[in-house]
Amino acid sequence: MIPLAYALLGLLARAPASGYDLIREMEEPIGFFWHARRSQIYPELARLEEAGFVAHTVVEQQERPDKKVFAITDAGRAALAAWAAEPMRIPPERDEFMLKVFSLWLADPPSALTLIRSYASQHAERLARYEAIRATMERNAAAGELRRLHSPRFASYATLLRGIEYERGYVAWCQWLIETIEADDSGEPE
Amino acid sequence: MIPLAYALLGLLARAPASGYDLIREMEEPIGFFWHARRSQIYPELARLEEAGFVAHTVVEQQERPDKKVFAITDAGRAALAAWAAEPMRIPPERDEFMLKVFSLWLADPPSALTLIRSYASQHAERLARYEAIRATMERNAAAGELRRLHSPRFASYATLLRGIEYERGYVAWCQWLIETIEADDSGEPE
DNA sequence: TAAGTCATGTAAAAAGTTACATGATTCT
DNA sequence: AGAATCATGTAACTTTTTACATGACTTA
Repeated sequence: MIPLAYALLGLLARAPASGYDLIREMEEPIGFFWHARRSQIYPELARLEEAGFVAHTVVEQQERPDKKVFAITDAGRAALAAWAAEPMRIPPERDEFMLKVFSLWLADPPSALTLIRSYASQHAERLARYEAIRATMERNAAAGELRRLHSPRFASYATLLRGIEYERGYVAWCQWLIETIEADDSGEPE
Repeated sequence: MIPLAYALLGLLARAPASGYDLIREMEEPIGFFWHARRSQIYPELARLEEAGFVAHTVVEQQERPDKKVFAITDAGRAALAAWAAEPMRIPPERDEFMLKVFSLWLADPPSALTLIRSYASQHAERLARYEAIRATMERNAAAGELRRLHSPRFASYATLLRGIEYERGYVAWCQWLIETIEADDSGEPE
């Protein structure tokens, strides 16, 4: 099974949902660390159902299209729990921005600065968004809930803290890069 | 063109190389932020040649198989420089470990700790490796070289510093997670 | 003698993205 | 009147991974 399958199971382990719901949850909160389009989600849900890890019931609605609400099965929950605890190797890193930086010595300083500033501001925006979510979570959490492994909210909170760390680090590094390039008074290439 | 194409151009902009050389350079240093197998590299090189961004000459060798040495063309260098400075949106994040953490509330504390400790030690190992490379780079660099945008070594150094930040952040977060789970004296799920 | 390095590829399968396809209701 | 939301999918294409394929020389 591909990671997407476990992403979907991870959401359904918290609450039943339709494909449409899952697509939105795939943007937030799963989108902070995984991504999929609906053209991948619908077939994957069908595969999970065939494997017996989820089951759906059709919910008829007035004034809205009918929907299929999926729920995780015991087998699905067991498969998810087993996968979650299974140790893993670090997968290959992929950061297209680093690829740009690797060849940025070919660019002139103003273009390089524009690139980096634009990227830094996107990361700063994300950081602000994550911090806001964090504040909300901390406000709404029951006492100790965000410190207990068996709580799904703790799990979400943990991933959010990692996201905050990540964005902070990225922004700080961009800042360093910008300052270094601004301080560079040597000529341009060629 | 896919990012891999620019990864290859980025390497060839520094020095001509054979496909085989590029495969090794794809592990280090590009491997720190991009990844590809040889089955993707050879065809991509052919595509770059067809597009006129690289050109090869066959170098005959005694006691070793002949090799094709690729060099970047002016058109290739121009395409690379343009791409490198082009602003980009943050691409979708993908972190399978976070996906596990998201569902880790289903696991028992000992299994969860084993998972996290294993992952943390892998990141700590990488951090140590990066720090070692950093020390070597700083020792071998000419004065100011690592602070000048137009130097390819500066570009490599910048990506390395980001890698160090990243690994440090990951290790620190793992540590926090481990401590939090160890401090959790509430019961197990179910 | 077995494993590792140098050297270059192809084929098939899986995963992921983009584009196509439809239609009612609700909000601006 | 037009855009957004609810709701579910398929088709075609691109990207990436895994497996197949070969062969000489060097090091342990």
